[in-house]
Amino acid sequence: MPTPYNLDVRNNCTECNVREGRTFCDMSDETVAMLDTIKFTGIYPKGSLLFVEGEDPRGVFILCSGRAKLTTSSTEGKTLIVKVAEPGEVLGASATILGKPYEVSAETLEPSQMNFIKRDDFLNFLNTHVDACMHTAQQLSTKYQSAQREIRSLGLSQTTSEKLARLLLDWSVSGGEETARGTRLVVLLTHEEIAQMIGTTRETVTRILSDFKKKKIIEVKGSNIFLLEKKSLEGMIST
Amino acid sequence: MPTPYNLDVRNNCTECNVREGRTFCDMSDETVAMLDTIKFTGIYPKGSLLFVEGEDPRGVFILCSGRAKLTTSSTEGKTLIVKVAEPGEVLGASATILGKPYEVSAETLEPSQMNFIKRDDFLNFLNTHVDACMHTAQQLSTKYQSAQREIRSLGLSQTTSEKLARLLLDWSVSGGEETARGTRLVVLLTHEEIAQMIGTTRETVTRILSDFKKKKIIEVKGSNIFLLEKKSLEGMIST
DNA sequence: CCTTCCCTGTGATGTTCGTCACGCGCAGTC
DNA sequence: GACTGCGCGTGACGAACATCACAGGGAAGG
Repeated sequence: MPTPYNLDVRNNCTECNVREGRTFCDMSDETVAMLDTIKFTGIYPKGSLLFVEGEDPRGVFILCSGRAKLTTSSTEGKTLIVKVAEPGEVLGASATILGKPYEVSAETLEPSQMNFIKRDDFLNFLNTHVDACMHTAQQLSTKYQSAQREIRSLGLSQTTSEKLARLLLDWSVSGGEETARGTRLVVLLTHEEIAQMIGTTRETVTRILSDFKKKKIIEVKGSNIFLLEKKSLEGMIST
Repeated sequence: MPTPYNLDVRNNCTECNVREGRTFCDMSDETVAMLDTIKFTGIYPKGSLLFVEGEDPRGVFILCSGRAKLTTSSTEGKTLIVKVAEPGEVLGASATILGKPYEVSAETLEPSQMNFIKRDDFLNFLNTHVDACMHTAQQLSTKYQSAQREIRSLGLSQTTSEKLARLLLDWSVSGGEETARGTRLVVLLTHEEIAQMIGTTRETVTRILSDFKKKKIIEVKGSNIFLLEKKSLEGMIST
């Protein structure tokens, strides 16, 4: 059956077969059954704004498939991409739990399936199902650790090259594919967006990437980046 | 009764009267009773290392009184102070929950009382007491939000003056005292440590503070800083 | 096929800030 | 009192990077 955006839609968490290994979703049958009664499944096109920084929390979004970027912006219009969320992540949990405004904005980068849970339902769910609460705590822990990594990268890097090298290596760990040419990364972000991930400008990203290419550290083919000399990249970062 | 370091020691959580308002500690009587059976109370002098970045998690520390700095360091010896923890905070929770290495180091800035809970006990505690689990989730949410603020400050600030202005305003919110002269801050950190909080050097901090003094925005008296012109500081930051 | 728009590449220029260097003042300590 | 260590203040210099400006290329769409 054809579905919008060619997504493999799962309307039912109980019957969902990709739950295993996903921190949040991998819970007991009874808890999943409860989850099914309070969640609203939706398909969102690319570029959908799920929530905006500063908004009062309506609830959480569970990313079933697709990807979403979490951003924070200054009044001057400068934007920082805090993280690119992958399937299995719960978005907006901290704000929802605390009842404080969302601390970031979330926007889909691809057509994505999300489960939305209203705030009251979510809090009640956590209070009545210890395993859901534990899994949420794990999700939050992971998010906190990833935020710490970001802080390290922003605060301890001496140069922008170092930040970019760090980013490439991060990507090679999370989504790299080993080939004969070196690790292959599929980068669907523009230089502008990469710049926003490491707190610099578009031009600087272009220049550093050119520099890496000149030094035969990387090779760019369309939206693929091949890491030819991972050692060189590792040598550029401190820890 | 005189106690070491002039600390008001509380050996017993059940009878502790400062629990109210502390996200984690403010829990039901039964849960507190359980907490009392698994926790180890200790007094730590200034400069104690509770845990070190990269170490495997032994368990969590609940900060009863005193303050502790959370830091992360690069191999080059550069250090970044991620946060100064206040009483009521739980330290090391994310690493303990995930079973991954501590992502920061924790060191007391003053003589402090801490409750330590071993990892297994803590996990079991959370799994059997929903309210403890919820409170942990809240703690993690707060930490995540504060990490986000740090990321914003590091990534979106255009200049170092902006970061320093932001830091001063943050302090004025959390621990400022209003006086006729302006908001009074008691700063027990050296310029070096302030530099480590905003990812810059000692000299730059000295220079910017001198600059602020020259512009009559602040006044320094010993370890007190008076914010004379909070408006000017607010004008320097973007959001 | 031509136009438009967005992304990438690159040069010129100026500012900010890190680095090195040194002096000063103020506690402890012997 | 002299010595020592540590935190603060400040000058000089250079490197890294933001900013501005413009040109080329590829994709989409009429």
